[in-house]
Amino acid sequence: MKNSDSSRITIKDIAKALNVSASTVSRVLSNHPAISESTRKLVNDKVKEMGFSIDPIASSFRSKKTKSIGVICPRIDIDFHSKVISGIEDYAYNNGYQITIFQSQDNYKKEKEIASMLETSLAAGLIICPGLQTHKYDHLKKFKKANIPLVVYDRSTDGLKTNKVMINDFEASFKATEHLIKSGCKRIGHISGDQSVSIFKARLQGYSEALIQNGLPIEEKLIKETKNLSYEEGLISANELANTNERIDGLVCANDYTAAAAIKVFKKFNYNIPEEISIIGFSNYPISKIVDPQLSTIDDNAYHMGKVASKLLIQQIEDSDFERLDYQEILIKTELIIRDSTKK
Amino acid sequence: MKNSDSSRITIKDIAKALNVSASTVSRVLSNHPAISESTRKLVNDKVKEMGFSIDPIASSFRSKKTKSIGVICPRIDIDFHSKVISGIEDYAYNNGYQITIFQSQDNYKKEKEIASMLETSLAAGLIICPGLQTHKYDHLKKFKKANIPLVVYDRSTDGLKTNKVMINDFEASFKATEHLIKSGCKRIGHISGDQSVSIFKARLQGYSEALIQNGLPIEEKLIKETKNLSYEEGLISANELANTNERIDGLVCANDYTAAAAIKVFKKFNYNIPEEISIIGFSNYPISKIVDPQLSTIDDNAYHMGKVASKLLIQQIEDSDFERLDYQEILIKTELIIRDSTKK
DNA sequence: TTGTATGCGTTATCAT
DNA sequence: ATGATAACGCATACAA
Repeated sequence: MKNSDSSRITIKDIAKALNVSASTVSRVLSNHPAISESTRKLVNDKVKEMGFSIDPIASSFRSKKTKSIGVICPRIDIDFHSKVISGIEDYAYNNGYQITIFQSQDNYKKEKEIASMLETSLAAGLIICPGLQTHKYDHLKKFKKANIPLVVYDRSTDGLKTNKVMINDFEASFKATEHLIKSGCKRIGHISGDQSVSIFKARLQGYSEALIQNGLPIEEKLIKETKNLSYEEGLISANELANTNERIDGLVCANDYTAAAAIKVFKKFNYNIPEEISIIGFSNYPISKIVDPQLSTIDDNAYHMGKVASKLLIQQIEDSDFERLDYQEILIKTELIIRDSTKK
Repeated sequence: MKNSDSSRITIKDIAKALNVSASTVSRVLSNHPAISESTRKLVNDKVKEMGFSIDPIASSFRSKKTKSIGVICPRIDIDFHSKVISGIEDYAYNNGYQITIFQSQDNYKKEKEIASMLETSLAAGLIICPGLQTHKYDHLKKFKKANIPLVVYDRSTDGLKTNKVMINDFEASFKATEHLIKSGCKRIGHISGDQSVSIFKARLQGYSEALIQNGLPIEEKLIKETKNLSYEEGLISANELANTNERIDGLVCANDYTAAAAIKVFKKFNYNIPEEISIIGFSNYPISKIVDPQLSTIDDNAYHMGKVASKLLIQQIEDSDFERLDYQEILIKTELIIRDSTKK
């Protein structure tokens, strides 16, 4: 059961129909300047008439160039990553590129495997958020050697000199903490994430620095580190904080899940929010508008981060070779969102 | 500034190094049966030694087959879609396929554009969730003509005979409603989604049918249709329901956002949940565990849905041609998750 | 079991 | 401004 008409229309067919050479048709299709307006129109019309479209595989094969961007992230179904990828895709699509997505599951071995595959062919460039287990970057350095543009997003990669797009976590956390201080909080706790991860370390530092610059003491017992910043861990940490001798009147959380948990706990302890305690989250997840009171938070501009990463990568793909020797580190601005869980 | 060593190792290089023909090497690489164990080992060793890897573009070009699956969804950064895609990617990766993702933004024109691109080349198959504006399916029918496997997920596509993977929305909603009835609810409302969308219609029908089968009357005024099932619309609808003369004692919501809104509203009206009113959502979003009381809901198994869609598509890609003439409709089982917002 | 020969559709080089 | 020709790396039909 063959399909008899599987014959694809090719450049040659167009050429034959017009009595011109295949090269001429090819030149028209790739907007070569040395083509007269008349033949250009002739060819374009015939292309439409015959419903021709170029075979991108053949084109890539011959030119050794693709329009495909590889994206590696730990998981797609994490709110943050899905937003970043959305931004990457939007920008890429509007500039004629496609994105091929892989999930490393935070598995170093798998990440290397995917990277190696992408490097040996296929990709015009790579955008990657390295996994939590990733502390060596040889698999990424290979891209530089192979002259394939590379952009890292979100996670810092110490020792790897490459393009990076990140949130300014320090500044964002500083901003959040200062917001509490300015509204009158004197004793502010922090629920932090895994301190072996750079972005969570930066958030703790931003919190600390804001206290210091405003003449407030840093009390270790008010800083609760969690492993995954989960809602459940948030409940535990908040409970501990609610049970300290001196009451706290402010709480900076490293994400919205732990902040939502803190709201629940402090309400149970009969604190009025925000009158008696201000609570602020981080990320601006959907839940932040649904908890009661609505959660003040930091918007991480994940979508925009994706757009910027995509733009940076495509610039490098399309620039001349030697430009790639340089790299940029771009910090994405975050936004303080004030709702009802903090005093104005 | 050229890279001097841009010469890629090819099959010919391997062949030359071993004094065998390129076809032999090619056969080893594609696991052709008619190859002796000895040469197979010889070639494989040399391949490793020289660090050769096949050029997938050249291979695709020659064989007219790719390992690339196109995925079109309205947006990646919607919880449901990101989970489905996660499932698609996992299964595809484990079976040697890659996924290339596009966002239609629920824009019919853009959807057609992407589909047409995918159809003229590139894709071994397509997995798509058609946009809300999509009511004609010519762009998808072309895939059948071109003999490219196609799987539709989530949204029903009346009149298009193709592979579909969907939730059994009717049954899920029926199940949710019956759960309320069995726990003693007598007067149950419904907050529904856009009734021009098949899945939301099915959820309303499941609710209605459960009432009928249990001898309860259907009261139109207890059914509130929303456009987007947003939290804000949920607040409005729940307010209206709380203000009806006779109190309701159960509420089936077509998603978790409106259910979360309903919890907030009925708490404000001093209803005890679940003693005085049982509220159940749909989708098992992260918020459902965070609202107070925790929300009973329906888990839509989005990740699993993606896996099944991926599996179905890859089966069709790899099956012989004529198998493709058939199509399947697969209903994914949903799960009733009982938490604290409904009576046991 | 292995080798030889050919061509996929396009683009790049060189010539005109 | 256009044409002729070769070549990209691989898979496959056919021959041996």
